[in-house]
Amino acid sequence: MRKTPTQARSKATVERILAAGRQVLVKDGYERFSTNRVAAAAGISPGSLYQYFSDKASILDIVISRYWEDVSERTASALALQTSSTGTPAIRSVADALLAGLEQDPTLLRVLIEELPASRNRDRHAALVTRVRDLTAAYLHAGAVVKTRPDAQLTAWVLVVAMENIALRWVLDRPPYPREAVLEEMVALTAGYLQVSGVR
Amino acid sequence: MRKTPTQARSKATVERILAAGRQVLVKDGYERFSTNRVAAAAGISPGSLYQYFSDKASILDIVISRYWEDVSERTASALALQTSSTGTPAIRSVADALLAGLEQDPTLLRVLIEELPASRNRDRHAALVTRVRDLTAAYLHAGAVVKTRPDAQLTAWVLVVAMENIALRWVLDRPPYPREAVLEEMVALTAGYLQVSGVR
DNA sequence: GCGTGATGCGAGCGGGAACTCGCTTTCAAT
DNA sequence: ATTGAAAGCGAGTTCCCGCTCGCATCACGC
Repeated sequence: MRKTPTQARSKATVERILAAGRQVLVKDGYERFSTNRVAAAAGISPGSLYQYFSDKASILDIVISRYWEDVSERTASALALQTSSTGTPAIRSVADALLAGLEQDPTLLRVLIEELPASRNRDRHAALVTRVRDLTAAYLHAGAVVKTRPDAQLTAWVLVVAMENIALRWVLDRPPYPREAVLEEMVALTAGYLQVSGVR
Repeated sequence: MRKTPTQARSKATVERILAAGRQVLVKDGYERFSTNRVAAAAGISPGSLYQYFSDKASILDIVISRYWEDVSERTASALALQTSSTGTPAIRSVADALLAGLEQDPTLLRVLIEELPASRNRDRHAALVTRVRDLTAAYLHAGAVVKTRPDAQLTAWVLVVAMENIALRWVLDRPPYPREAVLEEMVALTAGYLQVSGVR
């Protein structure tokens, strides 16, 4: 951020730039994400853009951050509602929250995951994973589940990697399986792994 | 491919270019993967490079293809050795093959996964996934496992996504879990899901 | 050993994109 | 109304990169 906008007009401009950045990403793709194009989409001149952003990357960074924070927030809040429940219903709601979070804005998600270098998402994405993993580890540690695996950290890591990628690939690749069925498989996978009864 | 090399000298040049491309990717990263740089690394002139490759992408494509074909080959051949076994030993060997395949060349893997847009890997990667998934589905269908899940296709899809990403993240992120432990978790995850006995 | 196609060269062209700078317009406080 | 700062402008600068083209060199068949 080069200059902090003080007047209402410039604050709106910054938001227009960020909205335009998002729009260019979705509509034109990452390859065509150029500062001139973003400025044009925002209806401003390139020079104005550089009044507030130091470079192209900083615009992109903010767009990415906002997206992942949004996903993270939705997922975590869905999880927070479920701290009391146990067994397969709890697992199901976690899986549901993950799916819902990623389903929120699939077009932007597709660009971020498929077109950007993964390293661009790395930090924000890691933050999300850590957040979910810690909640999961706490849940496991609270003894809500019989202790079937030796290392709770490792177990949480395995679960989160598996769940997240199943949800991610389902949203992005649209395989011919209904949402409900995938959700059930996610529950079954987790429940089987943790030896939670009442799976089927 | 613009011209097919006939003399031994030019065949060597093509290989030098591909080797240089690989080297530039690993040492300088995808961002700096330029044709001039590849030519310099290969010890030839930019013009010579375009004698045999139509554009920059075609060089990269071949480097990527060769990598994934290598991984695919290693993984599939490890799997082929195991068609007779059943139960957890079979699962373990599949997981081991996946890990081994990805461990083969982690530095190039890192560049391909972290720095390239995922869409660049998409086709080759999908080929690998399909190959493994079909083997898995056949295995499931052969009744080597009790039929615990309703849809064998879906089950195979879930398993492959989960296993592949656990292996991938373990190789790339180097979390502080020993290989053996992760392997056991992969086995436990699968065995629990499929209700295979003798897990622990 | 000669000629012809194959191979190799490397300066340079064309273009696009990030970013700048001198200028104008707008705002708000007095 | 005045004025100084904030906001906005957009042609232009600079740089890099993909790719070409005219020419030199090499190697194999005769």
